[in-house]
Amino acid sequence: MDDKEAHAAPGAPDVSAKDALDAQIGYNLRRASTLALSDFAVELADAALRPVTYGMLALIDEQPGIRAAELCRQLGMKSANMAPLLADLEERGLVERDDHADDKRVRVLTLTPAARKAMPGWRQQVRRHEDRFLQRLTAKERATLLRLLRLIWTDED
Amino acid sequence: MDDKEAHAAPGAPDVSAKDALDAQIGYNLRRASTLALSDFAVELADAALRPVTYGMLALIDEQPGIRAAELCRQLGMKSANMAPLLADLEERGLVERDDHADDKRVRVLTLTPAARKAMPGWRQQVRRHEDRFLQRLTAKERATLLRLLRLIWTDED
DNA sequence: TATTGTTATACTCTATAACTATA
DNA sequence: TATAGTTATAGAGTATAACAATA
Repeated sequence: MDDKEAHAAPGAPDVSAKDALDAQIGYNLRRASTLALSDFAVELADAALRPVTYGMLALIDEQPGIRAAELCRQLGMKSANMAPLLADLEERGLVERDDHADDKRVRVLTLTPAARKAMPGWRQQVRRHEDRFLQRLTAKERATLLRLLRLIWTDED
Repeated sequence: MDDKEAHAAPGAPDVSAKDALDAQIGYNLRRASTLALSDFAVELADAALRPVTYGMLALIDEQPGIRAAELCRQLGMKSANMAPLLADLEERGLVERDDHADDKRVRVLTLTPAARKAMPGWRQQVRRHEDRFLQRLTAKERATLLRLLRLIWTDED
């Protein structure tokens, strides 16, 4: 006998091991994500970048000239939440919002030269952050984890 | 040539595949966790339970008589954030906060009979929710994911 | 009519500080 | 002094509704 019920607290109901809170993947996803989030905030504190704003910069860097609506789509954000963040990044001299040539509704996004110059350093900091909170996982386990997480939230594969 | 740079957008900088946003585990953790969170909210909408409040109820159910401070510790919450949630659950007739026999500072937590009766149904709803957002993962993959997530945020193992 | 982007607003979750009561 | 619990408050992140400009 080595299952949950054998070690249950006195007075605890018969909760099958599968139904226990710490056996739920959603719960463990949330705990792991929260830890990663706070570690990210510490590592990128000097750059004043949060996961969301870093994600915006990284994608604009990877796809210069991307439209705001497309950035929202790729990041799973609402444009209502994106707008003030973009305004802030523009104020900080990191992002440029230009008018689209053909469609006057569209805002086209690029990094400023300053942001382009800083980006490699920030990517390195993120690499350090990932190596830290994933230190107990081997390279192979990290690849597996990446694949499984993508199976959860993306439509591809 | 099948790596990131071969398919890079025109004008995009040389971002190694490892540094791309969608190769970051932290980013994918956040996306997967957000999806699970919103799916949870839909499934448990009728019970008016969110992941945090469900977690509190589940642990009190599994460890009747647990102290509030211990519940905070196990869930990684601040007592300042726990207090109003416990007050709300008590108001809704789901949780009882009793004085500890020896230590007058301590509040001892149990589920009300109503909550104990409802709990199996809620656990079943959570099981449905997990089966839904994890539908593309096999049982073996789910077990692997659980193990890897625990490696990230727990000290055990 | 539909799309792009913006503002205003509300809710959840987390964080810190200050406080009371008790050990 | 330290711990348990509470209140107040602020900051992220996400959600909806309403709107203007353009397609």
